[in-house]
Amino acid sequence: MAAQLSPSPLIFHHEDIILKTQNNSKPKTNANSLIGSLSNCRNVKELEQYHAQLTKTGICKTISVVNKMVVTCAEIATLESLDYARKVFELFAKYREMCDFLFLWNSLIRGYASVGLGDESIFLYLRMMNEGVVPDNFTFPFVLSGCTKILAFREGNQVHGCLMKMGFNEDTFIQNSLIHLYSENGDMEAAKLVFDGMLERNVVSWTSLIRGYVRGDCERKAVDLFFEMVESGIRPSAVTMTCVVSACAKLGDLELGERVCACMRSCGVEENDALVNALVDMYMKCGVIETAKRIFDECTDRNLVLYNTMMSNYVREGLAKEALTVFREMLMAGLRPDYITMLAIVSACAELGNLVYGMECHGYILRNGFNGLDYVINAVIDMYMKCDEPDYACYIFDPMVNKTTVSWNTMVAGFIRNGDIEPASRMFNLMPDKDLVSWNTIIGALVQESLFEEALELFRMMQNKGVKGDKVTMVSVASACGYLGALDLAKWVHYYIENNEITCDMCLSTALVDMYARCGDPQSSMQVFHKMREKDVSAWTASIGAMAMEGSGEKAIILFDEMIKQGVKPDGVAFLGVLTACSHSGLVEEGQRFFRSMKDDYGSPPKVVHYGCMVDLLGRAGMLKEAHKFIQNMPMEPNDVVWGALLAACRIHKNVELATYAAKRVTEFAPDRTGIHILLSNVYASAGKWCDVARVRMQLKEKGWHKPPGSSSIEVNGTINEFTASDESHPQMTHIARMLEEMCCRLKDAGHVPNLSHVLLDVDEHEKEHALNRHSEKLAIAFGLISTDHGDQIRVIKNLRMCADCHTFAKFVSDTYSREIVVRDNNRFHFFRQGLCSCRDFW
DNA sequence: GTAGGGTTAG
Repeated sequence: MAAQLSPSPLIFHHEDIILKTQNNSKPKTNANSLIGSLSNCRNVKELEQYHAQLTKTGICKTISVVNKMVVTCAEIATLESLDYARKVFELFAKYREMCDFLFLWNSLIRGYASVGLGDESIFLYLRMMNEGVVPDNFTFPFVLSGCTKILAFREGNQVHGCLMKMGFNEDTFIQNSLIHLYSENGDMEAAKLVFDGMLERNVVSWTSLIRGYVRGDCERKAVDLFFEMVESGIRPSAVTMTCVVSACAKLGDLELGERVCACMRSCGVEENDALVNALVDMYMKCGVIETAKRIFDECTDRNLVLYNTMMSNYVREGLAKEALTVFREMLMAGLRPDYITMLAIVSACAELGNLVYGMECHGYILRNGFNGLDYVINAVIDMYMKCDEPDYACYIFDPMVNKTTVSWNTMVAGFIRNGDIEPASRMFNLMPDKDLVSWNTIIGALVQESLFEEALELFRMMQNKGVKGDKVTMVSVASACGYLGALDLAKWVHYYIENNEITCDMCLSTALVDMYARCGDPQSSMQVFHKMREKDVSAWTASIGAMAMEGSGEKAIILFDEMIKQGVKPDGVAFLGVLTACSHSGLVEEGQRFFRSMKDDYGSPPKVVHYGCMVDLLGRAGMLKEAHKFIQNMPMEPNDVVWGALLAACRIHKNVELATYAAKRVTEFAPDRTGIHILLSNVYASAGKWCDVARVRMQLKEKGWHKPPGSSSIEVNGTINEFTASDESHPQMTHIARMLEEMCCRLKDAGHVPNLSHVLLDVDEHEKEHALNRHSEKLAIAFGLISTDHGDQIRVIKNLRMCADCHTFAKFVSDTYSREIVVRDNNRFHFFRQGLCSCRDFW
């Protein structure tokens, strides 16, 4: 609404007007030029000065002056000037027959629309109709623009109806305004309908439609339309370019952006502030920071928006320090930060964990009244959370009356980041409206905490509430699926993504590659990988990991070399993948080559995890002495993982002495690692040193530790059946036991001899054999044989390493029963086919 | 006359 009219020196008395009109005196030439100068005024103050001069000439109150005053005020279009114009207008309303009154109505409606006071535009339009003033073809674009600005689409529709009745529906300007109206309302069908029905289209018609598609996230369509427009011979304006360039920014498609820019240059479009800003934004969002920076630096008169663009993008890119540098430059240039500046700078502080600077920003926000804007205050909450001050965050959040979903999400995400899952899930349950981000946050957190089944449960709950997942959701879901090794579910996830048109970006594709690999389906994994349009180092690493898990060291190496050939620089994680692959396949020399290449060719010296991997590689291959020496020559302190790798190798190669030493070292670094003691007791047990086994077990018992039970699970018809050793609880246990007995007989006939050395009980042979036959993976395989069809794979997930006997057992089963068996243990897969295993008995 | 730039949480 128009603000209260302030007292003004310009007072018109209607007596004067009547007097002057009656006199009908011709203004003098110099007075005419003064009236003309009125339209050059830039603000109310200048208007008043001219008016003072006009007063001296004695013609200040003629109709032409009044007309000029109102129109100029409307054109200046500030709240102040509009107040002024309105006041003059209302005074004149009583004498409307004496001047071109429609012109004044139009000017005011236009003025209000241009400052965003759309409700005033609509109000004046309605009043004018009410008073019987007939609108013309100028009135409608103005009032429609007013409707669009305040998103008054219902009113806009009514105006559309009215102008149709009055026969204005073939006016290009009016149709342009209608396209804009429908575009802003997201109704592209209606916008397109108007566009298609136009007899004449100008650059604004095209631009409005293009802009609509950009707003509606149909950026490609927008760019296609742009090229179509140029093709049809219409020259783009700076406004058109601003829209198209921002479409390219949203897509992050540099190649397309460059094509658009080339087209812009060949059309000779003159740049303006908004266009330069859009260009800087595009280069930033396409990751070409140098180019953006160059344009920014070359720009001589940078405005606030341009500074904000640079700062926001720097923060988004994780370059908080650079954002602060630009901020200082901006202050030096004498510009006053607005709330968007503060959003960027508060986020920068959050990123840097700079509490002091962050609090200073908070102060500035309070002093300038930006704290009423939920955008800003949410960013402040986020900043306090990221600066590890949850109490400050709560202090703002708790009394907030305008908590939005984003406020809640910020709090939940903050707690999760700080590792406080309990308050996070409490807040999640408390929040009144959960949106996609809320669900993604909590599901992601559960996956991070390895609570995979809980994560999937929440995903189901989310769907039941009618919230559709997006690519972020699916990354978490795929990851959960992979860790659970649930292949049927994994296939469903892939299907869900394709059927719901979820854009499979690099991140999600990589998650799928990893998911299939962990579910023991390397073919599907590689299929997804090969379909990827672009592959970054993470994508390559996932595929290398897939081959490592499959046990195809050679294929992993081929992939690694191919990655380098394609110019993708391997990072520490990629090297870890290829070293693991070498280790799993016993490719000692190749592993050593990669290890050396890290420092020599890529300048990234191996970290302690890589050393651990090398110890594993040497140790598995039976080179225990070399592995030990390798540890002794490490440039950094070996940790529990490194010694643990040696210990594991000692178990495989039954070196009790070195195992004892390694276990001692491990305990020094990680006194709480239960697994190590169990590993050690396994070494003693396999060497028949039962006294030592008992001693270690006793120590564990005294400290209240217990061995995690070995467990195997198998998914049948979407249900996950879990077995632990000697577990009798399964409803079909009698069948399973009978099946196991039959299997043992048939395998014995086929030549299988139970390997009792891995039974860790100091009991007689018969009992040992019974215990051995009740290992969880055997139960799962037996259950798989009776509950799946003959041609089906039997897929078992085990939480620990497979024991040697179960491994041989599975090989025999695959041959005797002609079944493929896939077992995933704690770090790799075994594919059993026709009596052989993919690991070639090396694991 | 009608069209345009920078915006928090996963």
